[in-house]
Amino acid sequence: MSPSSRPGAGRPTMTDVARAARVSLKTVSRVVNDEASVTASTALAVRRAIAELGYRRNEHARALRQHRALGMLGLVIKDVSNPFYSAIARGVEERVRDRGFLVVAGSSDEDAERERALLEIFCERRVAGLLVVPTGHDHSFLAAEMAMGTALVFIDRPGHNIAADTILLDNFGGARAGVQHLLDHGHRRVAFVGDLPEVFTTAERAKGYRAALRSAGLGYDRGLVRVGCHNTTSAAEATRELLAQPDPPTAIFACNNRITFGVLAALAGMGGRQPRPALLGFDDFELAAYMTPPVSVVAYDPVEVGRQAAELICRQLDRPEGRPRRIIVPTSVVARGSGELPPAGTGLYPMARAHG
Amino acid sequence: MSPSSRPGAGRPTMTDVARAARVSLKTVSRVVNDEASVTASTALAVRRAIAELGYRRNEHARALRQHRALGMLGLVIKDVSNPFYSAIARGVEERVRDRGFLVVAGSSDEDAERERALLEIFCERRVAGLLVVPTGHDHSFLAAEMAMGTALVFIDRPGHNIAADTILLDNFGGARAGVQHLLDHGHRRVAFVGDLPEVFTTAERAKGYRAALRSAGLGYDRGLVRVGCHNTTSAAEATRELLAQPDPPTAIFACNNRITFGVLAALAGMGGRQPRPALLGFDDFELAAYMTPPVSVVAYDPVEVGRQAAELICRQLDRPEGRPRRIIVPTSVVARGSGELPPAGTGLYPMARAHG
DNA sequence: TTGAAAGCGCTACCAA
DNA sequence: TTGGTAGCGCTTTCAA
Repeated sequence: MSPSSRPGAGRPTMTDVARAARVSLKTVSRVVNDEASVTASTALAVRRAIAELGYRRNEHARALRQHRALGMLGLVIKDVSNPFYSAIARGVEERVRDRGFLVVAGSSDEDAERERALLEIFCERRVAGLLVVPTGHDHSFLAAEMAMGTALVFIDRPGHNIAADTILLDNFGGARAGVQHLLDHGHRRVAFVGDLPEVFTTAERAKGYRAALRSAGLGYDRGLVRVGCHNTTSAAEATRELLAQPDPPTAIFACNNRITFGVLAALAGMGGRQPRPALLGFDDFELAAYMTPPVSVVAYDPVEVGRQAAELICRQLDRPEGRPRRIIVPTSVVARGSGELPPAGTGLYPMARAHG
Repeated sequence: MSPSSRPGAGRPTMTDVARAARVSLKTVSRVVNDEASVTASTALAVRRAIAELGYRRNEHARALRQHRALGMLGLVIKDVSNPFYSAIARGVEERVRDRGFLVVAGSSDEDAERERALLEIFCERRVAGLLVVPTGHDHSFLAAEMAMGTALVFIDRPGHNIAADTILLDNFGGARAGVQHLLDHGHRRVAFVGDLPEVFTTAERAKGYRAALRSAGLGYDRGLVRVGCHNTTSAAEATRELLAQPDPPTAIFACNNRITFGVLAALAGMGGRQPRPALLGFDDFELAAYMTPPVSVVAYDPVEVGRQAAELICRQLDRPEGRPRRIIVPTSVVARGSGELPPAGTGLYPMARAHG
């Protein structure tokens, strides 16, 4: 008794189906692949056998034989559970669903080693494409993969030492417009609270911040800048420090959603003991409109970022030739209230005032 | 020239490495798999060739030969970008990382057809285990897969027509405790805003709501119940309707995070035109503490839900025998302010009052 | 310590 | 319309 005919041991193969339907292996293959040249009665017998045995085609064997990567995309993001990144994952999934691609996502947690390990694993699994929010500072090891046909797209930050399609936000322009918005509302002491300064987006947004100050003829006051906040807690701490200064800022520009949440935490903790600073955050978030006051932000669509990244991957897969593209996703300032608070600070939020 | 020796065409195989290192295929295999019986010098030569050619083991061929599923888990959730579900994904990823499992996640969007399609695809890819937040009402088609060794765990809702490990929240107890909390603060007219009533969690939470009312000697007032809200917008609409009634509720129990956001939207839209109802939501969310007033919730740890689901999968993979387990994750009421507002309603939130 | 040959489940190619 | 045979890249088994 051959192994594949033992009932219950292992899954049925095409050979098993062939035996059950009393046809050849090749005929089963034809039925499974919907090839035309099979008699209706033969096909029926095969399908019956398939149903009876619970046969399911082995995609690994198939891919192996066809010399193609399995329909799988590897996505490396900072954290699968961070709404910004999971929105990207969603966009990618939507865009490649019709092509039959599955998305394997892994969290790098901003750890270059972990990132590389994930990418290596993805390559061993022969994914068709790699989508990476890069953390490490050398991606040259992916060049060989690309040469062998693996598609590669960097998202949100540029990769290093390798030419590949990249999709970025308009970090500089967005930050400059956001800070300009605060300046337009009369602020002259605008603080910048940011992530680690070596992160690409932080650096770009800091440049935008400085550019806005410069064009308003304002100097750069180091006392108003706090970077290195890698999480909500440290951002809250930085905010408290900023506001405890003798001459505190009247407005705060929060460099990303994590930072914005930290600032909100600090402000919630203060209660109404001092004039509330204006707040403008980079990255929109679902509850922004329902905060008190509603939070103004520099917004863009992260799902669209994912869709476009997937689009780039698909293009590479369809036409491997072509030089690397770079897409810049536009941002816009969404005024909701927190960014329009006046410098004086009445101590009342717009909504609270309505209640009084 | 054999296909595998054409430079640039296809990836190098073990055969290519063997040729380059002037050893046999099998020796390369030994080196790649860290088998002991290889001379140091031979191993060195092989490793050099591997590095030169950029060789990477093909995991598909490997899995095929070894008759094992590839180290991959399929996760079907409602929406990859919903924080609750992406937190589950994160928990799963964390727990199986050490075992070398990758997680492929797909969004069912609460569509039974899509769910089934995803599960079929996962099976064809021979995933080792399936984690499913079930939407459909018949999962008997997975029985054959389970019999062949695929692990299966249902998350958040029970599956149908099949016995499998399941991890659920204490929906009934959580909802009852939450509503009880509102009753304890003097409310007698507590509204229930919920998702589609046929969703398991909605039904269970509604039962908890009714149980709490019953034990307080309160009747069930249909005018205070709004179900069928499948998104934030419809929940906001339902909230507005509830509050526009002649005898409006003084407190609202929101059945899940989507609903809570809808209620918050409706309340934000009202401004301070009428007494603010107390609010208690099922599902915690990151900004809950920074809302005005801070939002009280029935909380639990969704990442832990993912971890435990993954734990169940691992157990099944290790010891296929054993009857289905069921885990109930406990919940707790987190009082932050919105659930402790008095029935009278002063029209001022606690924070706003501090400012006045 | 090393290698040759068979075969995993499937598809490509050629023959009937 | 059907079937046989070879072989994808790897591991297993057995022999040298």
